[in-house]
Amino acid sequence: MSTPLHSIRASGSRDKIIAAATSLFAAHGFKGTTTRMIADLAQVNEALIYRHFPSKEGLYAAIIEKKIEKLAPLLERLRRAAETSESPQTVLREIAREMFASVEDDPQFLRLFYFSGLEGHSLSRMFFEAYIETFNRNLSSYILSRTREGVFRALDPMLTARAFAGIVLHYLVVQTIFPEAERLRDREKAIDTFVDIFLQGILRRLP
Amino acid sequence: MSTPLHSIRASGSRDKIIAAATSLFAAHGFKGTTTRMIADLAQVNEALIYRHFPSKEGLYAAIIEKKIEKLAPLLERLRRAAETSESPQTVLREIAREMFASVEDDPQFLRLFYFSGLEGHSLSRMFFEAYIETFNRNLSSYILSRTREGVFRALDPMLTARAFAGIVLHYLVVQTIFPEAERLRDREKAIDTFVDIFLQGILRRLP
DNA sequence: ACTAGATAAGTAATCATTTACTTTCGTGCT
DNA sequence: AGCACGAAAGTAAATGATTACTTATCTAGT
Repeated sequence: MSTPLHSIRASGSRDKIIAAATSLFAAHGFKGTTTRMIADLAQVNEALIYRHFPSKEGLYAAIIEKKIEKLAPLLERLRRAAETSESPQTVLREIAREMFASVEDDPQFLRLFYFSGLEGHSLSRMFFEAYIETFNRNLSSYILSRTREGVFRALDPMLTARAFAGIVLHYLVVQTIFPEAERLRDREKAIDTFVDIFLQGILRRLP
Repeated sequence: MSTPLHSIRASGSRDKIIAAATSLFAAHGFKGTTTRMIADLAQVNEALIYRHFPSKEGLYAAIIEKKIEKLAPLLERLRRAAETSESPQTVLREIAREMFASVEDDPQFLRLFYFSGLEGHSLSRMFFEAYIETFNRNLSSYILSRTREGVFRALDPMLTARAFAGIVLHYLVVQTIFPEAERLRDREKAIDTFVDIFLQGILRRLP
């Protein structure tokens, strides 16, 4: 259990390659990144990439799969937030905060995600399913149960979930992809406003 | 006045190159498109690209500038929609419909837009300013005037505009970039639901 | 001494771009 | 009207640089 899976000897070079390649693929995409760039940044010989990975594609796939695996804790936190007995405002704020935080402590993620979709990589389907679809499914199931309790108005739960995801994600995506976009001064204010608009939009009015 | 601006002789090849390059850049990005691919699709000699454009970069820039110019009518329609005396519901529905329609009759646009941002092209700044920023500015000015009239609640107009843009755009972006995303069956229903949620979210409640 | 880690020095293919050349065609002169 | 001329349209073939990837060799730990 204490020995690594892939090699007996501790090399470290594999991790250096993955780290370098991840930031380069995130910055310039698959086509925009060369194996030479990866080797230079990782400070290893270019041929060493092919000792650890079958090809540039294989390295890219390993990185995306790793990112998909790393999504699990975030989605688990989002799921738990939706299961508490807290008020919808608290739940939605917590979900929005988690989304902001996850983008902030891994800015590469969204760029890798959108690059993989645009460049049409075969793993982008899994990437999409594990991120957007799972998020929407969880949120729409939360919305549906609150709707059945009469807390929310009767609206299409999937469209409603997409609306909330859109408000928060589009904001984060624009900030990640277009550095010229006006940075927000007050993160909490943005979260409060977004949750406020959405919640007032779906809350059932008392007669 | 009857003579074309760029060349006396009718060539047609320039337009064929632009058309081919536009769909290729939209499909595979700048780095993912080769001059050979462009020449093959346009059915012209590869060297002819360099008779009409200074470089691959120059061709790409010409295409983005053209797309930016073509944005004007859309933004003008959006501006006019916001100036009518119609109800906010009608105005917001019209804006959402225009956004859906513009993406539907030019699916290349959003892909070019996001690719330019991700690949960090120098013109993406202008692209972003002409599209997202202008849209948000117009919408937030509409929201501000309705807020002053007491129709909308007192919320940050720019954040509110971004929320609406996010709901509609994120939906369109996901559908454009991830073909595996579930296509919507009823466009009008989606628009109505989005506008409904947003409008109820920002409308001032009567006491 | 064996084996995995690492590398220098390649490989053929492909990249954007250029060169040197031919063809096409509008325009001004006779 | 005819014709020479120059410029633009178009092309085949080559340019050097860069691409992903390989091979042959060396090094270090057990």
